[in-house]
Amino acid sequence: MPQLSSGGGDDLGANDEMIAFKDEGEQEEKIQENAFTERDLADLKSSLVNESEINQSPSAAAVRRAQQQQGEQRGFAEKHREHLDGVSKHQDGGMYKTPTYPGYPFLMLPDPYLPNSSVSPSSNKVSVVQQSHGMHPLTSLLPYSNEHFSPSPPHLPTDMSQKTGVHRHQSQDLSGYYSLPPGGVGQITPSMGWQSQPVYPGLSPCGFRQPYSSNLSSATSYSRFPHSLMLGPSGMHPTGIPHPAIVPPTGKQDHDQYDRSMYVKPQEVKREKEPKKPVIKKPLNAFMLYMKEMRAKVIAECTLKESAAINQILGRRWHALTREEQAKYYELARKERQLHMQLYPTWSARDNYEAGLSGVAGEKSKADWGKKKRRKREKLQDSNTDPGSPKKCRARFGLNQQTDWCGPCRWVPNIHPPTTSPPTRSIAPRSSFLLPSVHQCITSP
DNA sequence: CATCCTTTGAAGGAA
DNA sequence: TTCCTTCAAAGGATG
Repeated sequence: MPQLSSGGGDDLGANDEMIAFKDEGEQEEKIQENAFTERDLADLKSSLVNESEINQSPSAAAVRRAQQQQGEQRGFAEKHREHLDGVSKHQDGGMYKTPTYPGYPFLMLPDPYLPNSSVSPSSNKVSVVQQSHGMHPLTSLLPYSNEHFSPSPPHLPTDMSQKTGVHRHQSQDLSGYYSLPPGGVGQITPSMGWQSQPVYPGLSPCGFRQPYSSNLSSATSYSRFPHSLMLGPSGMHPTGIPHPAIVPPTGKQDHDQYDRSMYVKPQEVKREKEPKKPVIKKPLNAFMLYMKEMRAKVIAECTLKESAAINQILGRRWHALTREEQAKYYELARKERQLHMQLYPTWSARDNYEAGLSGVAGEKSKADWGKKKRRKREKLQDSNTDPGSPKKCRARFGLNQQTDWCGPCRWVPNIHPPTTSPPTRSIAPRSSFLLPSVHQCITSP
């Protein structure tokens, strides 16, 4: 849980919180170290504003994308009705009946992107979970209650929930999953809304704070998922977390089937005749969830395709998010992990280490894995600029280990990202430079 | 074709 | 307890 100040008032303004989200430290560092880079940052912001304005006008392409996604959405929903039935049955079975989570302050935050509770299908904020399928088991546990989706978004079959019954109990059961204080939801002031605390008011979308465009998000929310995920029979959750409904309480067969469709890379599908060990991938963390949701948007805004560059932008945006914005993703990630643990209690992240699962599952040899490991180690050793750790960094620069923020290497004291909420002290971006493509994107609107 | 790049966060193991 | 390493996603770039 986040170490929220209990002293009342606006605990969001804690001193140590401002470091991360304002990105001040980074800029200060840049001033000290590299005026040019600092200038780039300014250029980034201003150019992003331009880009934002440019992108404000809904392009025909964006409209087409949205329409196309709506079409995909319909198809997806229809194809998954059978699975939805299974989901509802399974959920009724009680896997998630237990109020696993204590009350969470962010749980019932009104979604500022859903004005008047109307649902923008695009509602970006973690649309990964609240998508059509809305049947993800986490959905009932997540802050993005399908209440927001009532009535059904126009792009969804209106009979979806009715026929499947998937959404029936979700909102009403939420209070059961979370021990919310009476009036807890209503007591959340609008100031808790994401858009109410802009760190960079007026900044453009490409890089820093920005109000999310529902239209754009809508376009991105669905298109980013490969067809194997969107249209596959597995009823998979876009975040990559398997849907428990697909896993029969006792059946491993379906479990494996789910694993194949959900986690196995496309290359493996071609060779599915070969006996392959099912691959259970790591649950996505908060940033990964954020990336999944925002990637397509960044691609559209910056006309970039290179993932490395996009990730740099997303990393900067991530740090520009307010605490509440990040909290949503931390909470999602926490529930993803919890669900993952329930689905695969014996699974360990270590299981995927030597298998080289970042490539084709089970294809990499241990020798290759060793090579990769060795390369990384050598790379680190070659990097003299790498502070290595906050402790080392502060020691190197004679800073106080407990209180000083290590500007030269952008480390902050006691970096321990919480598992359920945004860090009270966040890590500044790791990158010290911008990829050329990123620079090009942010300097040329 | 395989790997790298690039980001943050989680997890596991080593020191 | 701290630190280090690996993996999770993504897709263009590179060898």
